Amino acid sequence: MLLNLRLTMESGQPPEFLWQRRGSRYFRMLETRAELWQEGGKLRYSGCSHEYVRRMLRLGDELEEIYGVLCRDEVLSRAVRSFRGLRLTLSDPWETLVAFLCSVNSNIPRIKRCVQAIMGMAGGRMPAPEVLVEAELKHARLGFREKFIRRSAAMVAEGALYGIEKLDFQEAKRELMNLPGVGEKVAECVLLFGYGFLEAFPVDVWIARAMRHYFGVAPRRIASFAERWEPYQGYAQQYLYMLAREELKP
DNA sequence: CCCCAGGTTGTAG
DNA sequence: CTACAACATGGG
Repeated sequence: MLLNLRLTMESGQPPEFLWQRRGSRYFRMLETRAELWQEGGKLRYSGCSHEYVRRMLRLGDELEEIYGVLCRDEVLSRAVRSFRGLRLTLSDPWETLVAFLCSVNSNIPRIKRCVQAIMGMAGGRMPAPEVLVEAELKHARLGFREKFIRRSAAMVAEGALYGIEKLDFQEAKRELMNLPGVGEKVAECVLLFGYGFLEAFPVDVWIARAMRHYFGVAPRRIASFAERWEPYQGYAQQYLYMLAREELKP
């Protein structure tokens, strides 16, 4: 089983915000305290089921097949060489939505602080939407994101996420973008990391930078250009994101 | 003081 | 339709 747990858990995906690292282990509260680690390449876990881990780390994805698609160009080949074993992850849609509402015009360390502050109010668990609506959030220092999160929580409490997983990608994206604070980028992140739509290709500043620098592609043409990696645009995006952060530091 | 961060929104042209 | 300042906060 090809897996680099550390890369996967610390690559700007929801688990980086939802889990905490102690030494080389990762933990969070689920029904009880869950823990994840790797010993000699072998994945170990406690406090959660095998099915849970398999789903969150997408262990069913055939990385070698995916690499075959990504490696059609030299840039992604280099990214695959550098980040072999990095997997996409799948988290709870509501948790994913909150995390990426926190991500708006922010940075990884602060996103994590915000998410952990929100979960800290509920014993380390993500508060249910109807709880978050009424919660005192000043202490989480969410800034202008607080009203987005509160208003989105109200809509989710009224069923805004119900049935999203049954829609096709474009319909689901349109639905998500009805939520306050959810634009194209956040919607695609939720679809990719919270619903598992591998055709999603979220465009943040790093991806925009990478597409221009490596491929000479302007922002408007990114989505269609990314079709070269179909049906694994989401994987291409994650590897490109990591490569850009390593090679294109401003 | 400046600019940037896994952006979105409202407004003006 | 496109362009762009404002939005809160913290780090560099």
